[in-house]
Amino acid sequence: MKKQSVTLVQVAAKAGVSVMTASRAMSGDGYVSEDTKAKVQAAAKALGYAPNALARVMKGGRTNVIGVVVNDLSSVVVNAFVSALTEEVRKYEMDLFIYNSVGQLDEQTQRRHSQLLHGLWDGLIYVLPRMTDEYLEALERSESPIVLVNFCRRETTLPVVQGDNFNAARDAVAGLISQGHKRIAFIKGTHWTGQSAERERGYRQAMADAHLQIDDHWVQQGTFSEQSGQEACARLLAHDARPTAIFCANDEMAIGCMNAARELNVQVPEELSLIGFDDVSAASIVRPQLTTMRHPLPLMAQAAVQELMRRILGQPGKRQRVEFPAEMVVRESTAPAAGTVTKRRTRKA
Amino acid sequence: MKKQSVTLVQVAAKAGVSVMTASRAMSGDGYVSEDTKAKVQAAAKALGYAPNALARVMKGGRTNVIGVVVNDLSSVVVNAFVSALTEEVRKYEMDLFIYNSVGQLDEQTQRRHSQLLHGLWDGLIYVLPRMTDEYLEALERSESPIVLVNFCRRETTLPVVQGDNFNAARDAVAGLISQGHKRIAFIKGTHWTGQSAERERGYRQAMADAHLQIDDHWVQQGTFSEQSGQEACARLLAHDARPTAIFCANDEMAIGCMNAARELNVQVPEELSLIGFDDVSAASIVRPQLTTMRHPLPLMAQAAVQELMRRILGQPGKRQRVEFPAEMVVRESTAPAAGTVTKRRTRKA
DNA sequence: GTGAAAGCGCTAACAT
DNA sequence: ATGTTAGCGCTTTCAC
Repeated sequence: MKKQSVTLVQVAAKAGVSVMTASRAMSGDGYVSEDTKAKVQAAAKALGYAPNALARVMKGGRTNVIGVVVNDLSSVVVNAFVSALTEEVRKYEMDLFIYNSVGQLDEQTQRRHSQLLHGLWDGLIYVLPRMTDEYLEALERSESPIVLVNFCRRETTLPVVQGDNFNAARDAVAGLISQGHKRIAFIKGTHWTGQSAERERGYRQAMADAHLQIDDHWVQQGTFSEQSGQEACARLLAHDARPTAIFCANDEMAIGCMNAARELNVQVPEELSLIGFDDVSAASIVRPQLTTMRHPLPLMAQAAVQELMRRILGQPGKRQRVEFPAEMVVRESTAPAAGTVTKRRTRKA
Repeated sequence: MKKQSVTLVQVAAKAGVSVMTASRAMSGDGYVSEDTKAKVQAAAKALGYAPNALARVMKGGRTNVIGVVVNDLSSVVVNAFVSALTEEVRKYEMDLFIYNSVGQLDEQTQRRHSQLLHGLWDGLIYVLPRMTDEYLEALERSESPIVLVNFCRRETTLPVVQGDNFNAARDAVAGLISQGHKRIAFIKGTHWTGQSAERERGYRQAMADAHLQIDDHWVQQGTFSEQSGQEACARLLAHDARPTAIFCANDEMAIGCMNAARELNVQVPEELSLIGFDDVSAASIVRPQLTTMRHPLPLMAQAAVQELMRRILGQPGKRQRVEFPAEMVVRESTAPAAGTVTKRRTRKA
């Protein structure tokens, strides 16, 4: 920082009072006569004075700034969540700064981010963090207010707000099963955040609940990208015994599946039902519109900020882990399995 | 800031040296014997010492952090640009923090953001800023390194990096005209950032260049949203003399046009050509895939960071305003006007 | 090579 | 109601 142009000292000098009086006049607390207060504020305005937040912080004050660390800002879900956070922090008169870590948080980044832990922020929210165990331990040791969002890789003493991926996935697949599907495939994403694993667990549970065997090749590895979904789907459709439905660990991969289906002249949803996850905006743009699972991002943002503010204000934390149920958004990419007579149809007939 | 747990003083004590020696050992400059250096660093590691960036800054150091202020992070273009910036700043070993201003920057926000100008950041990038004149003037007076991106509302002494909206729009419309279109409509976006106005200027120029009259109702007001594009298109298609092509101020509105066309059973591109602007990811997801104009975001990010770093390092600024030409991305939503015999077709026939 | 002192801008705690 | 003192954690300056 180059020397600050205009400081409290100068304001005080111009107003003809001590620095302390000026400080009191500006911050508003402590006893100052209305007279001097006005005088000081006039001087401040004339000089174009702006308080130095750093100095204030060094004395133990708050910055009224919350930091949020995300591992991939270009992800539509993350972006939507950050928007929800931005709105939410305003209710507490706080500001939000976003840091895009782009990948794994390790010791090296931690070194560079020491400032993240000390002073610049009143509190920190980690969204879908991918971090080494050392990093997490450092966070746990730190006394700064911290909230983790959608962190499910291992247990931690830090407060966690998350969407319930397991039950959402189970519901999605159970929905397909109730529409007569028996040959249901799953396309995984990368394992980094643990989200995909939870969704796979839900898939397997639903299949087990219905006493359906899972063929080895029904579980395909993807990378959360549209391209990877397209390739995985092509592999699935190449087999003799094609699945009649695919549950994808996210929407992008499901959209990739649509592309693959179109290329192979497989009709969606008549011949192939598709369910994605996340309800990104593209899900309602593609045709047929994509059926998908949606986390209640605004509620989750609210919970995360609430919990963080409690810690910032020194109030006791409430719950260690809160989990929110997802909502199923039924659109056009799912239909009863071909040749299936559902109850509704029976009634009609 | 609660008192920092472990400071240089403690490290120095543990290593049995003075604070100053410890400081030198950690930062690496100044003369320190290898011996003491190792001793100090060992002590630092053992204690889990992390330097306090704030204190360092207060003494005149750099934070190695660049701030970027955007007015709408949920915008796909802004998001893509921020990603490009994130990558770019890494080349300079800097970190990037993002602030989502969500709307107009005025005096009130300025008050709260004094910290933006002093100390926390080595430099600031404003992307597509919407700000009052007072705010801009404060920025111009400030001595902090600042770069504006895509700011075209009025002249300024600050360095500006921008995409050439005018020529891009002219090229887009000229392209339609060369395909035989004569009845070409334009859907504007909101006027806030001045982008839409530039694109409209390019549209009008191209029409004038080709001596084509613009019907009053061909220029429709939208809000950059898909919904608004759909409505505007419905209005355009309701007229007797329908346009054969629509140039939209952004992709979302063009996608809205597709929806309107589908509802009214108008074939795209056979009966209606569509061009958007920005090349957002949805542009290649919709069918038919959208023809659009693309700003060279990575190049622009590079230029912005370069210029900012020059100022941070105290080197002379290079150019005051740099403008980058856009690229036309031809996909499936444009075709020769119905009944037009283009040269290529003539040759075929 | 290493250390002591001063001070960045601000405010909490104590005087007056 | 106002002023004085001290100190947050660090680095620059100058002394040893």
